[in-house]
Amino acid sequence: MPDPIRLLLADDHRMLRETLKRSMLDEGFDVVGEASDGQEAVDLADELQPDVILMDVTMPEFDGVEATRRIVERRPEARIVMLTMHADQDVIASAIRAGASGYLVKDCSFDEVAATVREAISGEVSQQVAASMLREAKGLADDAESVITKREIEVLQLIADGCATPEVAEQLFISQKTVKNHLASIYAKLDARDRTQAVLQAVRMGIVRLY
Amino acid sequence: MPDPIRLLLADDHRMLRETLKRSMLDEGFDVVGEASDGQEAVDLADELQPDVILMDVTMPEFDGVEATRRIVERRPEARIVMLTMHADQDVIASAIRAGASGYLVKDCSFDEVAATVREAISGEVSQQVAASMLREAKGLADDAESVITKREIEVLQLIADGCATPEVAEQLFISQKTVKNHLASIYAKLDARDRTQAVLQAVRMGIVRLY
DNA sequence: TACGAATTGGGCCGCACGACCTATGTAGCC
DNA sequence: GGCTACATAGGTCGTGCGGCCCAATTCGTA
Repeated sequence: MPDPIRLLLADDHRMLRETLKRSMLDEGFDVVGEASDGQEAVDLADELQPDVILMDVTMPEFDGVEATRRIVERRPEARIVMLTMHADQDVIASAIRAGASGYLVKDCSFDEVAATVREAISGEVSQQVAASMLREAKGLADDAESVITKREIEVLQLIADGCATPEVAEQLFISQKTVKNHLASIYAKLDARDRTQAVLQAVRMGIVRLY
Repeated sequence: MPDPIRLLLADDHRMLRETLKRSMLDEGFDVVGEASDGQEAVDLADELQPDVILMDVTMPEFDGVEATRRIVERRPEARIVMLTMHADQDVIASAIRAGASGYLVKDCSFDEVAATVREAISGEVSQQVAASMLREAKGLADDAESVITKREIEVLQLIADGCATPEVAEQLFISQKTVKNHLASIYAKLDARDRTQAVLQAVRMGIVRLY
């Protein structure tokens, strides 16, 4: 029998982390660590050098996509499988661009999780990921256009936190006009027509957190 | 050794359902069924007569609180432990009024899950639930006020789905003015000042779904 | 160096939105 | 029969919001 695959789990919900850990151990994987936010995931990935990282998109500090970016930057050979609530095309594309090796929706079966982790090691990519990469290759502007900038994320997060335009402006030390400009840009990128839709889409994509 | 506790799991995410099932089986519980939406939970509760139901608040068809209400209506002796993402006071209160025996945030440990299920059987209630009941007993209007009506939920869901006021009115065959009246009522109940905050709060509370 | 992208701002316009008040019909309930 | 809650709808008023124009600065990078 070969050495067991060394896993790092990153998800902000302890219940899922613990039950997933038990199941993965059952399946013969070696769960070497658990992270509950993006920062911790990056730190532990550095320290433990796991074979595969199972990472949720939605996490505190910074999200799974950003964590993936930082981990891959230091260790391009790292294998990262992303987890999300919703099968969002933009998130899949972002995850792949960040360097993820696989992608799973939380509605999938546990067997799929185990299979995808093994595929990540062997270099194969799941159908979902392949399909998405194809779409990306075809050059669907949909995603090249939808690169939400850091500043735009800050604006979205503040609005999700309950701020109106003047308060967002105050918090970021910019004029209300600039906030509105950022919002207009966000609407175009997220295909939203108002702040409500923009924030909901951002929540679905995991680029904004709901406290 | 006494008979194992017969469990029904209700959560719309297959991954959590399956990993939780494995862990509960490990712990000596007998998982007799799984439901992925509110309707299925009610049906299976009827059919399988489980000792305890572990039920997520956020589910398709109708949410966990409504499912709890319907189950308890037919079988007042049913023991139901609610699961949610966020520790929202209103949701806890609603769940208890609906007849839940316990309450767990998804950030809790697996041991807490097992313990709460056992407590649900023995009739004890968790500290969280007790604290909430105390608050309710103290008569914090906060919650008597915040009974969102069916119509209000319909309005909220349509807005979450991307409808603007005229579209909500059209969908529900009412005037725009009535929609705005419902919204005003919702703002007061959810302590929100605009539709964005109202929808986000509704998502947190699990009374509205994010597709 | 020159180009594009990000970030910052301005002005203008029209409408949607939220606050506040009133009112009617229809239920359910004591 | 009254009481309360819900759903329905109207009006008015101010302003927040989004659409659409434009422009300056600072970057990284091609």
